Amino acid sequence: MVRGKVQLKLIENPVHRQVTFCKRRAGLLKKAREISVLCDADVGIIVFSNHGKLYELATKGTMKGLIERYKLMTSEGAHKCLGDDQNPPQEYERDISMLKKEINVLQKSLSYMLGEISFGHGQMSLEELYILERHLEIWVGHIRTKKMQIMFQEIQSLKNKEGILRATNEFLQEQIVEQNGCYDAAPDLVQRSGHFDVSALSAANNNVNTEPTQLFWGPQTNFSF
Amino acid sequence: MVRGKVQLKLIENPVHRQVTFCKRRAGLLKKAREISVLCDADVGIIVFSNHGKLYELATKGTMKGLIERYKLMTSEGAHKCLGDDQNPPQEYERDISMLKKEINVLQKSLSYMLGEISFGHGQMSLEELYILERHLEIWVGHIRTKKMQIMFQEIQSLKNKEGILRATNEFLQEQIVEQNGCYDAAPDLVQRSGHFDVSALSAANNNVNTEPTQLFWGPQTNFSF
DNA sequence: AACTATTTATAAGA
DNA sequence: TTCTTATAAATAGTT
Repeated sequence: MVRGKVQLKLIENPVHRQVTFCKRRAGLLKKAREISVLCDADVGIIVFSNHGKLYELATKGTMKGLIERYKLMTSEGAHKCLGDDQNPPQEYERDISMLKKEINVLQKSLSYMLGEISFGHGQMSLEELYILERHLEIWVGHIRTKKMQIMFQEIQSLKNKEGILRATNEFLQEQIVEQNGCYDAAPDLVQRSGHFDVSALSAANNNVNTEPTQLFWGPQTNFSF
Repeated sequence: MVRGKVQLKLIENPVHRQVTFCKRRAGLLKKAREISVLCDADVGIIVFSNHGKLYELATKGTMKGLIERYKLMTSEGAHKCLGDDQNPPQEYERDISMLKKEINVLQKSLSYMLGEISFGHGQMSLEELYILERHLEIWVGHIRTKKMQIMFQEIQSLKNKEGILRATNEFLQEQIVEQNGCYDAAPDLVQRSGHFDVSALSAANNNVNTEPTQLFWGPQTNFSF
């Protein structure tokens, strides 16, 4: 049984140490799998025992992939441009640099919008806030555009219906006239239907949608507005 | 308090998930440090949160060293002992592909937090668009508030600096007057200060940063610039 | 961020 | 090793 707090120092007895290593390693990997499932995190663990034996865990994909991703994320702005100035490298470097910047701003925006409740108070700079604000406004514009489109379509649809009903109505009126020989029986109800200024709506709609969103959110941005 | 066993599945609520991630990540890293000390093991942990943020731990040395060691161990008897340092051919393409994946992850998170409305694929209803628009407008408001706070702090800081510089100026003028018995020798030094009062400025900055700006301009206050 | 009822991990004994 | 068990440690839900 556990007697007293565990001392946070090397276990001298080799047998105890080996047993503890075994148990705690299992516990550690279990915890890693749990956080991965519970929180949709991607966890990689590498353990070398004091004898040099390797134990590993990669909760999603492979350790190799995880290491690639790690290197990508940590090589922040690290440019190893040697004298190897062929045609493609520099363009690729530039693309990668831009994508990384984009990722940085997105990450900052996210953690900011998530309330910064978690840990690091990595504040956004005034400039970054301006950028984020501008893009949120662009999104609002897109959404308004979409709303206008939907409403415009509905109005078109209603107008079509109106036309059909009007024709039907006229036809029925003629039928009635033929049958009764009397015009008074069917007043013109159609005149009372409301009219929307469709062309005006269309103009307002176009007014909103002028910003080049692609500039910032990058090539992957494809919200279907 | 813990009610019942923990369900080993994704935590749906984003806030709960974030908090749990925070706590369990801390626990995981603690366990890793413990096993490293107790059993003289070398542990490396890489964690990517669901929105792509990286957390890492290397109990001895650096993660880079650990990865090197890992690669040595896993490629043992392996076959690609070639100089894999030079990798210009399609490494770049792969990097770019991975970065774009990162951006996709971030955008997914972003759309998720903007009201959990699925606006990546398929049509959104008019109602969903209204909700999303409202969310975006709220965030624009928050961001403007934040901008106000930052600017307010900067103004405070500048005012403090001004006061300090003025005092310094007066003091220096007095010194000069004592030495020379002449007022004309000391023009307005404030214009070119900034050199001889670094510690004072630093102190002023610290003061400003701890000021509770919230007291004056609450989180709902929207000033438009 | 702090608290606590519980669950979970685990040190030592068998 | 593996199982048991007393106890420490972690943590889910709450404030």
